[in-house]
Amino acid sequence: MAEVTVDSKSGRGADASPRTQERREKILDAAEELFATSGFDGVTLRQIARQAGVDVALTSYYFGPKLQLFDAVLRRRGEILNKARLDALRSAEEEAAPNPPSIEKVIEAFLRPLEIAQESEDRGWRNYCALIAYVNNSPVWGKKMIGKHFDKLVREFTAAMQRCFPDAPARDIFWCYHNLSGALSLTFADTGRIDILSGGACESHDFKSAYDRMIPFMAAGFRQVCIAGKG
Amino acid sequence: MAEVTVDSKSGRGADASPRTQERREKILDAAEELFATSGFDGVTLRQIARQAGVDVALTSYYFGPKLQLFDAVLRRRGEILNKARLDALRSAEEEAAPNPPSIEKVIEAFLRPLEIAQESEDRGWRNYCALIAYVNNSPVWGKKMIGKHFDKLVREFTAAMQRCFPDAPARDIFWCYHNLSGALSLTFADTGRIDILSGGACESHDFKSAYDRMIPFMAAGFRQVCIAGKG
DNA sequence: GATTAGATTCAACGCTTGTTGAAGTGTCAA
DNA sequence: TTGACACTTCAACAAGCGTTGAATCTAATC
Repeated sequence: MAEVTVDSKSGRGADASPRTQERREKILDAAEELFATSGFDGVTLRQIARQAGVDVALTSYYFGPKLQLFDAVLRRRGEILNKARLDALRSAEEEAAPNPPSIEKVIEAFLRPLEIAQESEDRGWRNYCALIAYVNNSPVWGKKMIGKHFDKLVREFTAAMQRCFPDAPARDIFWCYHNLSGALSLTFADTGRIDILSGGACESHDFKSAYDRMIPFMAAGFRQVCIAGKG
Repeated sequence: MAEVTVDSKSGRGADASPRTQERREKILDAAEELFATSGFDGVTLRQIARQAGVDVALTSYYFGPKLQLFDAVLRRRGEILNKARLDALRSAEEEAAPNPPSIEKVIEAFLRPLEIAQESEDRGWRNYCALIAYVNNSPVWGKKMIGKHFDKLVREFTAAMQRCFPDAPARDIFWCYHNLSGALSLTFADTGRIDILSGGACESHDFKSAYDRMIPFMAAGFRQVCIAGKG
């Protein structure tokens, strides 16, 4: 598979008239939603163009090959989100200085910016998160794309987690982060399965309820493994 | 999308000569691996047939349309796995009777049969689990296929978890199960990302290490949320 | 008002897709 | 040996794919 090295402002029409930029965004919105639903290979450029209300050829004209459009979708909100999460982490650390913040605060910095985005009126954030969930669990896309867009941020967070438990082996920190990441990813997916399993007691798009429980849940898990040891 | 109502023994060649049955299995093996890597739409029947060493037309002859082949792949090992997990749960419950087993024992019954399968010499189980991970986080496949093949088993386990915490609201039980399910799913995916993030300290196919930590981690999370309450 | 560059449309390209019907091959029963 | 039947191959189908080059339109500059 080809490398993707372009940035989100690449391709034509990136700094053109408002009308053009609006169409670019419409294409990204449509691609975001459709990719989230059906994955990279389950969507055609013609579907995306139809939903965006533009000609097929325009998708290639703006973004180049399909893979670069996919990359542009991931990057658009990824940059915003990573910045918000990093700011939240910095705030938590400043507040607790010179001590490290509690693991709850670190996890909260990881999750709450998502809640704000997902609960907003803009449906796009939910589509984006669902796409991340899909891609994250794919061997090919997960390794290639998620790493590219998120590794830098994740390293900041795992380093902060290590500072919460300075005596814990790195192995334990990373497996604990892995648990957090997996649970979060399934929440993103918003599959509606918990609604069915729980007979309506839970709703998969009720992100606040999910995160309210996820924070103490994961914090307790971290402490169990990173302080008491895995046995 | 069309309904799939056939069972795994449907289609032609299901109870024919050993040579024919062997070819059926080869097709399922190839489909399993390729679907796990690239998803339903990212794989063509011609790729599957080539990897299985058979003619394309045979895939349709044996299994019918592509979607039914996909279903047959999910069902083949799903039935075996569900039985092993249910047996493990029953054993844990009998051992603890008349009390409910500890939450650790319930989680262990949920996880250990997977470890045995994944650590076996048969690569097929790892492919199958990676496929489940991929499908589980897809809005369309997750709802349709995972529910069909796993809901019955999951209801047994969530009921057992509820018996561990009889005073906890069902909402809390299901959100905790959700966390377990998500973390497990990411482990299945075996993306190799934890290897990179941890600089080699962890290996994503080291399922035993993952489960050894996941059990105490998740048990502590359950207790925090289901006893202490989400605050 | 002419010129020019970018935005947009249209039509087509070569190629691949899932599926199928007809033809061919093997195998066991009568 | 013949017949029947399931298995296997082959070739083809219509439909759709991503992408592109030429033509057309739009709008700002000279």
